[in-house]
Amino acid sequence: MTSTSPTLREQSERLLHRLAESGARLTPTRAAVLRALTSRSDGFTVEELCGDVRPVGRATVFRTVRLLLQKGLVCKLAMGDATPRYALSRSGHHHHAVCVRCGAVDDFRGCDLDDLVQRVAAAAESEVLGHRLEVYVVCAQCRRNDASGSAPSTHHAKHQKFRAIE
Amino acid sequence: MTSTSPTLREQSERLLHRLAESGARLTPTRAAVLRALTSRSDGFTVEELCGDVRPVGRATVFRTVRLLLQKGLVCKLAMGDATPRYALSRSGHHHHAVCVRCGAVDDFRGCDLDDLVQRVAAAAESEVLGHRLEVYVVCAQCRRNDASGSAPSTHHAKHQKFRAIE
DNA sequence: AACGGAATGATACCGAGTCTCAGTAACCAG
DNA sequence: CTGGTTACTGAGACTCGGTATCATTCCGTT
Repeated sequence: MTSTSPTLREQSERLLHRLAESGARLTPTRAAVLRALTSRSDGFTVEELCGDVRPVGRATVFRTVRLLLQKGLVCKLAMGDATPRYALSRSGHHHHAVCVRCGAVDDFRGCDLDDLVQRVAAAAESEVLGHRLEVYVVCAQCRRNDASGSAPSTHHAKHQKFRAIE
Repeated sequence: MTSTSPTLREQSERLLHRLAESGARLTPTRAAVLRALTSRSDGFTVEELCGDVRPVGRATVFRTVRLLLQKGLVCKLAMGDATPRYALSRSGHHHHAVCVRCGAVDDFRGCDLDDLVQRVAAAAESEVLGHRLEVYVVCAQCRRNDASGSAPSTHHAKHQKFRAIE
């Protein structure tokens, strides 16, 4: 972790400035959390993040994630009954395809979805406040790994896979 | 609660038999939980259920709900960050519109959704394992109540409304 | 440099859900 | 009916994600 790729540097610095703009203070601790966060391309658990930024306190990591959540810079994946994961939020309204093997998160926009949602609401004479769609998948990388013997190879997929779905 | 509507009786008895078919034992405790469950038309929290079937132990209520969940007779609503709710599962694959005011749950089938999901998966060369869609609404009844002053009227909406969404 | 409010960390706490373990009670022989 | 196997039950301890508290630190402004 001595030389960080410039793109990640930039990315975490952008986030830091987005926070600053909204009145939050620029602290080394926050910078560290943001760096850890951006260097994980996947969905991550807070506990994993804590591991990355030790010795930053657990409470602080949770607070930082909550802050980012409130600013809409990060979003939370419910993951059925498994440990909730978080992911950088690259855009406005979107949904997620999560790999249940490695935790990789793929964003997508569900334009058609809004139609469906509105129809459902109309049928029930209800007012829509929001919706959430999560798709659980095995990603291309993990499928390849599955196919070629049991080697977990260079792909992420730390210690434990998490059980799926509803 | 002295005279239960026959439909509810039947319903809870059907559930009981579905359980029995799959090897579970028919106990008075389970019957009580199932009766409580069916007499709540809405999404409910386990804690609410516990209140209804006192003095049945909390662990047992959780165990029963888990059992029903495994048999697919009940489904779990993630509810963003609020307390998770459960609802009778009337059918096969479906989704939920949950009223964030009163907890009423409306099932619907998202046929169009499967298309979308498959397209997303194909684009990412991923294998789909499942998906989950939740729509958060204010239901017709609650909208009416909102409109006509503050009277909560005959509608359910116990003590607390729960905060919403992502 | 000094001040005020925000950020931090340790730790206690909360709430949903599970595990353990001893006691009890369904079901299935016989 | 009687007994035995095995599942179910309840109390309570425990796990785990997340929050509240509170004393201390330190950012940013003056």
